[in-house]
Amino acid sequence: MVKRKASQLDTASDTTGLRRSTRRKPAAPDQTTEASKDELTEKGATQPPQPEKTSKKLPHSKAFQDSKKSMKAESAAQPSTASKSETNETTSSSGRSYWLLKAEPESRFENGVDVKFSIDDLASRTEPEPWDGIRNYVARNNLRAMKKGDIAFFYHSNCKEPGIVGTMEIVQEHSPDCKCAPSLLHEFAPYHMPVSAHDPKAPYYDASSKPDNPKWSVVHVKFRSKFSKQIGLKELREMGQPGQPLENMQMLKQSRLSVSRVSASEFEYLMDVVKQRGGET
DNA sequence: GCCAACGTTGGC
DNA sequence: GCCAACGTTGGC
Repeated sequence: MVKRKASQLDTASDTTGLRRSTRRKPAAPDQTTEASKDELTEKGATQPPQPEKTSKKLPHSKAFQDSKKSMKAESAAQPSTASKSETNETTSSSGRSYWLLKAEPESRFENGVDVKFSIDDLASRTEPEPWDGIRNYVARNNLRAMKKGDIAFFYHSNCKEPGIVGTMEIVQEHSPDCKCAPSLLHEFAPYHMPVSAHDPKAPYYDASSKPDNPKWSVVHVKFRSKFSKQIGLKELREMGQPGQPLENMQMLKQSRLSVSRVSASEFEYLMDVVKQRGGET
């Protein structure tokens, strides 16, 4: 599978009453407050050029203690965000970066919930969709590096015909994948839908992510286009042969990564291919 | 910090 | 369903 979206439950906010309904733990507002502050400071620490633990977590805080392990994992994961950009330029001259996000268009049940989420599902949304359920540090760090206005490919994975099927836009930068106190909602305005990590009934519930120190993040995305003809995995691999335009593409090198970087030249190349095949809608 | 055991991803 | 290629965990 893919670290995919936890899908419909969030924006649909309703239909799925069953899933959604899950009573949120009343999560002590105060704790949540501190937690999210932590989260906010962490933002600074996880920006690209600093592989280091400029970590703002107070060494004595409980959060710090609890998260030593994950910090290890985080910093281990860091370099991949920063270092490769020489060979594999992510950002275009416009300052916009490009990404690839995977989701599963076919039904599959995770913790009793169908996680199916396709480009058509995204296209039908009327509100920005929180991209949740990411439970891998490299992928998460990529999420956290996304800027408003960045463009991402939508990739269908774990399905009959895997491939890139369209594009979306990042409309809000990362916020915690957790329930946060109403008093904090403004920090993540205008969109923050309390999602999965701390909800035992959610598809990607993570008992190790404590509400007072959320491990995981989401970004909010908006549908941008669907390709007339998708670019299949097989073709991507051909374009990724040595000497070919996609030879350094992260998703081909780390095939299990559900959130990966796409360089400006890779993006442009792929969009040319799309054009030649009937464009996008 | 090493590494074996185990878990996950995702194409086929 | 299989299984390769990872990632995570925990004992030492």
